[in-house]
Amino acid sequence: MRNYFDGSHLFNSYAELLKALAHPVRLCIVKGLAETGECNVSKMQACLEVSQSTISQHLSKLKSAGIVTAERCGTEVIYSMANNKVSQIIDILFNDEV
Amino acid sequence: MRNYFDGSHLFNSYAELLKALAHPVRLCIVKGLAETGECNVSKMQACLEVSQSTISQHLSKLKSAGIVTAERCGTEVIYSMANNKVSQIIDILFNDEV
DNA sequence: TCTAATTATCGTAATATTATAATATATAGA
DNA sequence: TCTATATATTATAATATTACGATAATTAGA
Repeated sequence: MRNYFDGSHLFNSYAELLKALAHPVRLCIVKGLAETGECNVSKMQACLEVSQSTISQHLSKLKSAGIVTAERCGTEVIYSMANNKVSQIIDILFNDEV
Repeated sequence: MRNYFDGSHLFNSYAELLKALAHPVRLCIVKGLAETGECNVSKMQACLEVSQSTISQHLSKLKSAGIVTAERCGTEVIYSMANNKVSQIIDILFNDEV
């Protein structure tokens, strides 16, 4: 985006948040984290049929957006949810009847 | 996206929905519709400092995603919200304290 | 029918996103 | 230290998104 008058910083900020969430692989990762609490990268790979590099890059994007946090534990890195609004959005998308 | 194994069609579907919402101009339009109920294009233009063409293209994207509906009224076209999950997401983003 | 007002579409250039392959980094254990 | 395991980074090519200007389409009213 080049020429948008951002009178309200919130629109840009939330658009960034939604954009980070708006990919099937990332949505799957985030939904998994919302349900299980936390997960390392290897386990995610087992569920998602994408390469290690691709998953790592998606995780990087989620972390930059403040949606997840990472904690190293030995050779593994454990990711968990870090954004309450996103948790609520996941809930609306996947756990609502409406 | 080229090579993603979409075991669950839902991730693709919701990712599309979020992607349609994930732009500051579209987010602003949708928030406005969620608040006021409906709006024509001219009024939107008065609030958003982007060209008529650009707004029209954003509206087209929102309509394709099933987020809004359009109804012609004379020379004007009136848009309104058409997706309850998106209404809830807007509410979480803008009207929640958490 | 002619014109003005409103909205949509098309073509295009700039920019952003995506997946992949190759490589790098970090940690644990022999 | 050497090696295996786990994860991150980099470079790159393909594709998608974005905004703009020009133009088209639709409708109402003179």
